[in-house]
Amino acid sequence: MAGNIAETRFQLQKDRMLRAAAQCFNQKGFSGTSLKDVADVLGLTDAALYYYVRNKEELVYLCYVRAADVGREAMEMARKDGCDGLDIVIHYLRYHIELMVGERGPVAIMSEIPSIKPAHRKQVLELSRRHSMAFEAIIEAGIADGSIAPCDIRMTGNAIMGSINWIPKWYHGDPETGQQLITEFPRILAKGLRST
Amino acid sequence: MAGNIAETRFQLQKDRMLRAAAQCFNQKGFSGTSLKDVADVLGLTDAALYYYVRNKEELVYLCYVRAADVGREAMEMARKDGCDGLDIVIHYLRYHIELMVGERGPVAIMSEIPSIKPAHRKQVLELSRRHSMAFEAIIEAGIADGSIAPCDIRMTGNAIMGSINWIPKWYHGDPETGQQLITEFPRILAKGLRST
DNA sequence: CAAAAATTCTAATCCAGATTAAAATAATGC
DNA sequence: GCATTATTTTAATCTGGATTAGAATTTTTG
Repeated sequence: MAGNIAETRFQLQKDRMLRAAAQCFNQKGFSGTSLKDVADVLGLTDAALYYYVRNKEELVYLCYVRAADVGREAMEMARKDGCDGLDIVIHYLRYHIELMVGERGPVAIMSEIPSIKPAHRKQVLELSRRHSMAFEAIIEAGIADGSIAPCDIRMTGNAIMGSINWIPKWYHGDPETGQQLITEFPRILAKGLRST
Repeated sequence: MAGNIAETRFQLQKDRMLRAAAQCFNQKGFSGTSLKDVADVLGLTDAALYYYVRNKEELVYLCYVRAADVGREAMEMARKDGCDGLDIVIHYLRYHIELMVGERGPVAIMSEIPSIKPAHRKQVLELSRRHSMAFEAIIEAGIADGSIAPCDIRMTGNAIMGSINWIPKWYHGDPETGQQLITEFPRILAKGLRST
């Protein structure tokens, strides 16, 4: 079937595009990046992007869905690997950062959620909300099993997710820094949680 | 002198404008907010804003300078009040959050630095760099005086500043949440630093 | 290789929203 | 109250970059 190969090729190119877009958005801001900027990274013409997305709004929307996917995947992996609550948090942080820094990156910062259209916004916010809740549930479990010290769960979740979400703002691909991120961030953030 | 009163009035109105702009930018994103949006908050016409700033670029630039000022002020106050390194960090966090949440807020997230013009960008980045360095110096001092456990200073600084910088993304003025922020955030973030 | 499908390009259009000019209104000082 | 200055508005322009239509090219299939 032509469809099969074509779809693979299409999907691969589309994913390349989303990563290029994420890179541009993170570095130049949303308004600061034209479709031409994204196209230039790919060696294409701006008009060519319309073969993959309906418009710029959809491009951002897909970047955000992709960012949410990465977070969710990291959390799922962590849930399998970790033993107690704190351990799951540490694994999650490590996986999430590894994905962002590695092959799956760059991941878009969700800076422009309000400027995507209502239906899309609702969907992205829902993904985001679920992720926050899942994270808070892990913290709660950690408190219950004694690995995490009692704390304000919501604020703690916000503090940690803030650190993570801000990474793409200052990390721009330097491998050495990437390595430090992977080893240090989970350690630093987990230390604030530990019960003993 | 007319100039004196006029300048006061002018400055007050200009500051109101910058806070309105920060609010819009944080909530609707930079590209998502038109000058009309900002003007609406103030009960003015979009064209009236040009009496205070040359253009939209300058508006963002001034918002960022203002955000940097708030951070710097908080740090200066903390330096006076704190005794050891950890104590200064805790005070700094508290002051900075208090200012953001209170009368001085809202403070703009620096999401669009790359889209301001080179001279302005250079200046804002310099302010931002200095602030980071000052913060890292405090951490270093804290390690030296034994109040903070040895750690990767740069990554630790990035982690904490990320949490702080992300706050305007999810905090939109609810007083109760604001109070939790002030009491919990410094506690949570400092716990990860403490030596004992 | 030829036909069909997929992908990209060229060359316009199109438009929201920034910007400007000049007039209107409000505040201030004498 | 009148003249001057400060502030805001109305009513246009102006423009960069998104979007579109259709042609050209490349890839796939049989």
